[in-house]
Amino acid sequence: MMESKRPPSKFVAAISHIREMIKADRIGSGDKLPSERELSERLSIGRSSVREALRALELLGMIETRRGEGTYLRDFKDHQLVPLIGTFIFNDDQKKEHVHDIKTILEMGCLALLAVQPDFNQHSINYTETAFHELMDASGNSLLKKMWIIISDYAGDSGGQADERLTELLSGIRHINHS
Amino acid sequence: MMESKRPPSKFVAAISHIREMIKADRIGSGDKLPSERELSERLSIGRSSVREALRALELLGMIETRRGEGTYLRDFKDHQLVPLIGTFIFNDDQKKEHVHDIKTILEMGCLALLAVQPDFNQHSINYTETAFHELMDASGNSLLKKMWIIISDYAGDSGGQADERLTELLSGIRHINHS
DNA sequence: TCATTGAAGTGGTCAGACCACACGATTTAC
DNA sequence: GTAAATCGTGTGGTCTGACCACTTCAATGA
Repeated sequence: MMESKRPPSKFVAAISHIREMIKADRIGSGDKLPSERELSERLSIGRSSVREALRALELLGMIETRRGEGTYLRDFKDHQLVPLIGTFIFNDDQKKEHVHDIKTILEMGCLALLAVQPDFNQHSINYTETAFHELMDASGNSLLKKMWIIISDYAGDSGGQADERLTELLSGIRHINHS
Repeated sequence: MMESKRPPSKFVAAISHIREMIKADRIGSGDKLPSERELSERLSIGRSSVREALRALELLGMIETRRGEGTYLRDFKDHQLVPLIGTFIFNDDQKKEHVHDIKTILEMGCLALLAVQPDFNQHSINYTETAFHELMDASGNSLLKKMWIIISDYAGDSGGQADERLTELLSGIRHINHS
């Protein structure tokens, strides 16, 4: 028979338990969670397992730990994951040009989004680094902006200057005929 | 006063160290990482701290641990980000739209990168989901592909069909005159 | 009244001890 | 000779107890 179920590790179970506890006990943003030692008791698992779970939740930005004080529930917003995922993706051998190209692509995408808006007015646009901050807002895609900001960070751009790579890609994309 | 650096916790440092080690030692997908005990020695930190780091990386899907065997580096495409995010995030319609637009933007960027390549041949291109897997490779930007994979997973692909949003944005971008 | 002290609680870290499991070499049985 | 059972070693999984550094707050003292 298809034997399968391997009991999930304690620390994975602990993550679930802790989250259930948060919900059940009506713990809100900024509130304090039980101490690690107390969690250890209540969940009947070792403190080390509790810690592995808490560290993971901390990395995700769900909780905040303050030495000497305790563990607190954060106001968790999904966009906090964007930088995290960023470090995950950017980790390896990424070449600088790749990062820069991605940034340019996002800017190009931003322009495309603007261009398909009903009230689009090309003349009100310029293409400096600072201008794109507003353009990203105008695009209406908050995720796009977050990604762009993160990418810009990694690209370590000097700012200010308009990017010639953007010009290049924009002219390149014109050769694409998608019918 | 410039109050500042509190040394990051050992486990956060361990995450960085481990990732550096992976890069330095040329550990590839499927390869085995040093054992927890060895990592503990090499990094001069306790095994529990090593474990907290490894658990976090495991949660993200970067590594895979097999009891009795060891810890292995996962292939990037097996990342756990989507299910992970899914358990933490509420997805409204607007967010889905944003994600989908990002995906389309990345595809458009891919096309732009291809278009500026010397040997570009538009006729060899089609625009299905599967085709973009190869197009992403052809673009030469591995980072772009990674992002696209994640976003595609998250967007929950419709599959083989070409996307009309891509057509829309492509036609939109033509209205941009960047001189 | 106000500063000092110190106890208690908390997260941060470590070391050691088991356990369960997987693998491979050795030994054993056929 | 070959196949099966055995056992040693290494691994991750977990628990415990012990410190440390830090924060808070009540008790203490000037």
